[in-house]
Amino acid sequence: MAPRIALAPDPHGPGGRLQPLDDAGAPLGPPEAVRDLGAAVAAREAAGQPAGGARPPGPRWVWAAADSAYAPLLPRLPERLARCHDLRLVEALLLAHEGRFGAPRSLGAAWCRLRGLPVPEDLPEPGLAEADGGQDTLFAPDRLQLPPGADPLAAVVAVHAEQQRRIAAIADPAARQRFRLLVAAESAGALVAAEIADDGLPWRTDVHDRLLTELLGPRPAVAGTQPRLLADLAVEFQRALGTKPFNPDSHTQVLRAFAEAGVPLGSTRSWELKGVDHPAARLLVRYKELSRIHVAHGWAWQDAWVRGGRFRPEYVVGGVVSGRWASRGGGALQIPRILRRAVVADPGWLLVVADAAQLEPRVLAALSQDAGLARTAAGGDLYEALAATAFQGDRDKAKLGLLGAMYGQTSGDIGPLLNTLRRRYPAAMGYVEAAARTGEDGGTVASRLGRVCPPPSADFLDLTEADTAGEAGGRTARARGRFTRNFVIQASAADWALALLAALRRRLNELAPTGSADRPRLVFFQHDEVIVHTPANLADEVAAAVAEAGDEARRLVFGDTPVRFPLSTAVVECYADAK
DNA sequence: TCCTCTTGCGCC
DNA sequence: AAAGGGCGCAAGAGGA
Repeated sequence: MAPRIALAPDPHGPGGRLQPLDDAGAPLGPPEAVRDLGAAVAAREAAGQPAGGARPPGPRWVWAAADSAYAPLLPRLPERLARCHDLRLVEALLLAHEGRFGAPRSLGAAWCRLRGLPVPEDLPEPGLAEADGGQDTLFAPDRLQLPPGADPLAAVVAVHAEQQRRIAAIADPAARQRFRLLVAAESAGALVAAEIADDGLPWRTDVHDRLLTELLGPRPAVAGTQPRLLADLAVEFQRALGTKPFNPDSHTQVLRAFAEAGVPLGSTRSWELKGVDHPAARLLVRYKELSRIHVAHGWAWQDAWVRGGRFRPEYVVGGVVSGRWASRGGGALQIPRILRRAVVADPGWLLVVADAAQLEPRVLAALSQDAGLARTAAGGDLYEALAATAFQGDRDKAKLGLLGAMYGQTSGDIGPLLNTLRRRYPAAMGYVEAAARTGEDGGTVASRLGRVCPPPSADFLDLTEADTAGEAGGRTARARGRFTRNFVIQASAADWALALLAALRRRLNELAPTGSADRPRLVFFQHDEVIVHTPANLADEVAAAVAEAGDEARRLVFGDTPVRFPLSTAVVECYADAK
C-alpha cells in the first residue's frame, strides 16, 4: 500500500482523482479518476485491515485543504480517515518557519510560488457575511486560487513534494523531527475540526429556552425587541440614576448619565462598576450581564446555530498565531458557563469532559527544564506544590505570581512574588525573560514543535534605540516582549493540545466497531479542554483513552520530562455538572 | 447608508 | 498612577 495518496475532488459531482505517492511525495503510479470518491477513499483506507484486528494505519491523505476535500466527503465515509497532510495548514507553518509569515497559503499560491508565477492573495474566509450575499460565495466550487487551466491533482502532488523537501531541509535533526510532528498534529486538527462540525455538540434547545426565560423573561413575540425582565431592568436602572432617558447600551450615554447624577466614572467596565457605591451601578452590572446573554447567546443565536439538537461550531484550525484554534460565527470558544446546562448527552449516552489541569505552568516547567519547577509539576496540584515550597502555603500567591510571570504582568503587588520565583526557579524565569528580551529586540520566538511567531510590525522595526528608551517606544517594545514571552508558553501548550487531539482521536477510532453509529465522538475542543459524546457503556474506556492520550502527547512533545500533564476528567450527562 | 474603529465582555 | 497574553462578537460612535 502506498504510504500517501494525493486526493483532488472534482469541483462538481461525487467523483475525483487519486494518485499514490511515496513519503517524499514522488508518484508511485499514474493519476486515477474515480466516479465515487467516497467509496474509493473508503476502500483504500480499509485496505489490508483485518476485521476486528488492530488496524494498521491507513494511507496519509494529501489534499489542498480539509474544508474543501474532507468535509464534503465525511457523510459518505463509513469510518473516519486516520491521517492526512493538509497543504494549506502546512504551508502556513512552513512560511512562518522560513521567515515569510503571512504570505498567501492556498494551494494556488503555493503552486504559483513554485512555478514563479504571480502569487494570488488568499480569499477571505467565508463566513456568515458572505452567506448573506448568497450561496455562491460560501459554496464556491473552487477556493484553491489555482490559475485557470491548472490541474488541481498535479498541483497537490507538486506542492506536497515541495513541502516535504522544505521540511527535510530543516538542518537540526531534532528540530526537523519536532516540526514533522507539528505537521502531523496540525493536520490531525483539520480532521478533528471537520468531524466536530459534522457531528455537532449535543444542545438541548428546550433547556436553553427555559434558562433564557428564567433569566430574561419569555421570548419576545417580535424579534428585535427586548424580553420583559431585561426591559424592566433597563427602566429600573435609569430610574435609579434619575436622569433623562438614555440608551443603556451606549457607554457614552451611560457615562454622561452617571456624571449628571454626580458619579463620575472612568469607564463602564463591570469591575469598575462593582466598586461604585450607587444603586444604579449594581443594576447596570446586572443589566449588562443579562443583555450580553440575550444578544450573544439568546434565541437569535439558537436559531442561527442549533439544528437538530446539535450546535455545529465552525472552527478555524491554526486561526490564532499561537496555534490555538479560532472560531467563525457562533462563538464556539466563548460559550458562557451558565449555558453549559443546555449541553446534555443523548439518552443512553454520556459526556466525557476533560481539561488539562494547569497546562501553561506545566508547559513552562517542561520547556525550561527547571528542575525545581518540574518537581512541583510532577504531581497533582501544581500551585499547591509551588505554594508549599516557595510561598508559605499561600496558593493564591503562587498562582498569581506564576501567571504574572507568563503574561509579563508587573502591576499590583506582584513584584515580590516575581522576585521569589526568580530566586527559586531561575531556569523557568530565565526562559520567559529571554523570550521577552528577544521580542523587545525585534526578534521572533517559536513553540516547542517549531511554530514561529509573527515578526514585529514595520512600525516597531523602525523604532530607534532612542525611541525605545522613551515612553511611547518603550511601551511598544514592552508590549512586544509580553507577546513573545507569552507566545512560547501559549504556542507550546497548543502543540501539546494538538498532539492530545491526534492521540485521542486515534484511540477513539480504535474503540469503535467499524462503521458503527454507536461510536464515541469528539464534539468539543477549547484550547485545553475536550468533550467526547459516547455511548454510556464505553464511557470508562473513553475516560481511560483521554488519560493515555494526555501522556502520549507529553511524550511526543516534551520527550523525557518529569513533568506530568494530568487531565481532570468527569463523566456526566450534562456539561454543567463537569466541575 | 456603508464602513471602520472603539468599547466591553464572553472564553482560555 | 499604571504598568497581563490570545481570541470573537455585538453594538454604538462617527466619518465618508
